[in-house]
Amino acid sequence: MNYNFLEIEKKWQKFWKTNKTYKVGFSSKPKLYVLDMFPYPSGAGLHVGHPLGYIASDIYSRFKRHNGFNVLHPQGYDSFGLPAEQYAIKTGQHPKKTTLDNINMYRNQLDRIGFSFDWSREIRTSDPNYYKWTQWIFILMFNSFYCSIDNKAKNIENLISSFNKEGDKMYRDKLTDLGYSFNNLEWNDFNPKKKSEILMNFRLAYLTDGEVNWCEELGTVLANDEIINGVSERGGHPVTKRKVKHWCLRISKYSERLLNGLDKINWPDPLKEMQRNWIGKSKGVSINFKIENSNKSIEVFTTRPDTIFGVSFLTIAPEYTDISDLSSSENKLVIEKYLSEVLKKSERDRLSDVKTVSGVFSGSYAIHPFNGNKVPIWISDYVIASYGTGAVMGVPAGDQRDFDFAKKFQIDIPNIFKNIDISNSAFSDKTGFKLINSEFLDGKDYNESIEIIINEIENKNIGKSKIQYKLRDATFSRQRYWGEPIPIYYKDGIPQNIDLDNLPLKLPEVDNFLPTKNGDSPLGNSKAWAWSEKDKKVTSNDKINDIDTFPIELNTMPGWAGSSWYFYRYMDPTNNENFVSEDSQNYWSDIDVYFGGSEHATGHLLYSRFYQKFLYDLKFLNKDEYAKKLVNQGMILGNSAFVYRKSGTSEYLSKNLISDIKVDKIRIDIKYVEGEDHLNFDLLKKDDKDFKNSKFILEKDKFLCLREQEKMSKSKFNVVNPDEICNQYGADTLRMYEMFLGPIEQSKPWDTRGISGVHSFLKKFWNLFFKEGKINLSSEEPSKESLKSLHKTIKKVSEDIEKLSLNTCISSFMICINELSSLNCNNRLILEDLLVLISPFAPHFSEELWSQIGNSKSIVDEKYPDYEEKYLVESEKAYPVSFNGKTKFTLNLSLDLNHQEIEKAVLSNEKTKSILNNNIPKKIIIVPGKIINIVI
RNA sequence: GCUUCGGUGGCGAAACUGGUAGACGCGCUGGAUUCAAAAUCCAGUUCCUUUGGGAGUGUGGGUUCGAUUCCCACCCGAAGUACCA
Repeated sequence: MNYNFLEIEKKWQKFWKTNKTYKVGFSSKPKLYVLDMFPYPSGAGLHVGHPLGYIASDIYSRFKRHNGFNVLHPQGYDSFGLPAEQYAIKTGQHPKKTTLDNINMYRNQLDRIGFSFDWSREIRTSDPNYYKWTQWIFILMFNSFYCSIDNKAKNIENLISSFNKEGDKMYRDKLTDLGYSFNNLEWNDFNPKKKSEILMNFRLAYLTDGEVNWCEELGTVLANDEIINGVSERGGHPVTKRKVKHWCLRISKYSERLLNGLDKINWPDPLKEMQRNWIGKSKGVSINFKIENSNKSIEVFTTRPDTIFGVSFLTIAPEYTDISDLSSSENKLVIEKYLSEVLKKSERDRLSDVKTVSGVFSGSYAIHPFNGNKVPIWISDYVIASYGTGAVMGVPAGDQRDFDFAKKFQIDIPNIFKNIDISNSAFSDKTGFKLINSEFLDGKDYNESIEIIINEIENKNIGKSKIQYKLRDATFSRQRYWGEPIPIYYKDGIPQNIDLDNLPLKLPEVDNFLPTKNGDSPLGNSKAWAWSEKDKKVTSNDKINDIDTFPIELNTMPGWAGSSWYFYRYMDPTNNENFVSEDSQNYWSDIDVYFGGSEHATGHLLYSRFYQKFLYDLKFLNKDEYAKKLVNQGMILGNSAFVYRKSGTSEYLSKNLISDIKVDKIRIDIKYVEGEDHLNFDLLKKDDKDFKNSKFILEKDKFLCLREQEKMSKSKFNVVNPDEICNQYGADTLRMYEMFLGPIEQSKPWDTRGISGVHSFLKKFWNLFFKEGKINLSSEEPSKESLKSLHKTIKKVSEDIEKLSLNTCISSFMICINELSSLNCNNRLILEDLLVLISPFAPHFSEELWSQIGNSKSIVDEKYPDYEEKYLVESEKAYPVSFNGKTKFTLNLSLDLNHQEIEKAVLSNEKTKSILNNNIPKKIIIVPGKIINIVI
């Protein structure tokens, strides 16, 4: 019988579906939660890169199930998002419909690969029964503040009652900075609007003013990555800044805990490092500089207070609030010109143009707090308003940016480092210097001076130690249609949340998915988007004039709102009373292994940790990290650059022939001699620098370019569809081949040529069971060799799956089957164990043979075989005999021999004698069971 | 610039805590089978070589009886981040 994978795979996929083989529930077995990052169902469908992580997690899940675990292995869809909406704008189709179509397509593709997902737990973030809870969490955040005393989130009622009882006492510093000061009586007298305004500074989900990128032509707000060189990526239209009220999440309050939590989770170090950098903790000092002839001062933040005597200027950001107070009248015009130039530039421009030093003198001076010098105050865009205090002290001797700035504007560069030349560049090391020209710090190094100066600053009461984080609060509003509505309405301008009982607040129907003419989000196009307080439901807009009907927030939530907590919903996907029941949470607890790409390091993987900690603070969750272990699978790269031969000519065309989308035609003049498999690229036109230094290899009708291997994506025309592979070789071959490509976390190129090796391995395995088309197994006692081969494989595979070294598992299987083939092994006991062993990798294949050899139950719950040491014991070892570390020959010796006996045996060997050539060895190193090394 | 991860045959890659470098697969070469092809099977395949050997894991040093593995310096590539004071 032939290995008819198409038939077999269809049969077992159907079997699993009808028998609900992969449905899990509570059980007395130990639980294991294995999760993949859920996909965004795009119109392009899956390519062979997508399932890489899913296959690995599936193998791991099935392996653990064989080992007696109750494995939760769910899947769902991150189905809100921009592409669906853009497609809707283009074609007029409702995103709901296109999303559903895409989900169905994805499901078909996924089903063909034979995953053990429990689809009864499927979730979709765009489903109102799901996003009800996404909205619910937002409301919790809106009604919470971060208590700096207990260092955790609490209900805002606690803060209100503190204001009621003792006024601003609890947060006096913060409130004073914000310009508020009140006692309890005054608080009670404040009108609701003022109260709301004050509380807004504490809520974890809060409304604030901020700039967004607005593209008039497209009538939409654009994200930073949709703008290139100050114009829109699509169409090249100008983009301006617009101040808009929007929602933010106060994630910055969790900076320290997000940082510390990394130490207790088993996530890849590079990814943790990325999160640490992103959070960007730095310890420093804030220092006040008095402004000359003014009672105001400028507060700067520095991590190098030891260099304070090197200050020769201060710089403030162009957005600095008190800028007009500082501008002297004669400088006003120049300053205004500079500011308008800078503020006109897009943020992207400002950030990308790092090399140009620009700035303008404000006309004012500050007083150095220690030596009393007059220090000019400059304005420059190299200072960022939103970091630190928006002002820095310029120490040209110790900071390269300050140095460049001082050089350009001919500001003093006082040297404060003994015997260090700073004529060409600043000296920014923290070691290897002693201070000079620094009064009481003279002769001190970094560690000594930093301690002294911080004390001094705090004693003089001109500043204090401060910890600064780069992590900013997360903007939460999106001027989009296809996202979760923000469950807020505005009563006399005061934001009110919709009651939890009245969720979900469903996305309204609109007749146009574009933003409205005045720049409001597409929800503004809805005719029924008002909240009736009396009826507690959404109602028609024309009722807004009624006394108890109010406008609803028009923005929607960002993509990561739904994905920040989804892993809990799988535990209890249909619960209508709770986002997850206590029982479910207690049983499934947290994710044991989470598979996904590292591109989410500072997005999803950070936001979800923040959500976790927030829900933990409010005691809705009982852990403060949600995933014990994270595995980043690498990308599968495609060959992007093809050169196609134009039939009948010696002309070659690149890329564009693969797609109907017009790409710039690159015509390459090359010399190609019939019969050669390489192209000579010396003859390339000089402007084809894309293909310079490339090597091309002929494959079928196209040349593969060996230089350009990049991420698979539809826009690069380099996708390989898994369906094609399933049709040609079967899902089991696809699964094994993807694992065989290399280590899971590594990026690797896709090369279809290699797939035949894995496929013929499966055929070879299959053939062991048959003789003349019929199952033919022997029930005799297995031979010693076959048992050894089997148990060697059991040991290696079990260990390697646990380490997720799946590529080496496939190698071991191949070695084993090669050995059994040459032994002509058809022993039932051996082959049965092997079927179970390989079933996580090739589930259809094993189910089929398992049933053909007479088993009636599915193989998925069979106990994974244990290896027995006794079959692996060796009596002899082929010792490598080296001379000065170079192996010359091997020598078979019994493992029973002791040190002296080995030495004797080696020295009496003829080969040893001839290599020694009568020299006496200086030393003989013998590691029993390993090596023999003779030093001459 | 900074942070992190990599660099091993023609290619994807193995090598456990330092102990026979290149397992396994692809590709290639030769052979068997076949009218022929596919499929399958067998042998070979790091490089150089005067067939004795010699060199070899990005480069240069170091530690060691012994280094792909540990240490130092450098080169190259990928990813992330970037006037973060």
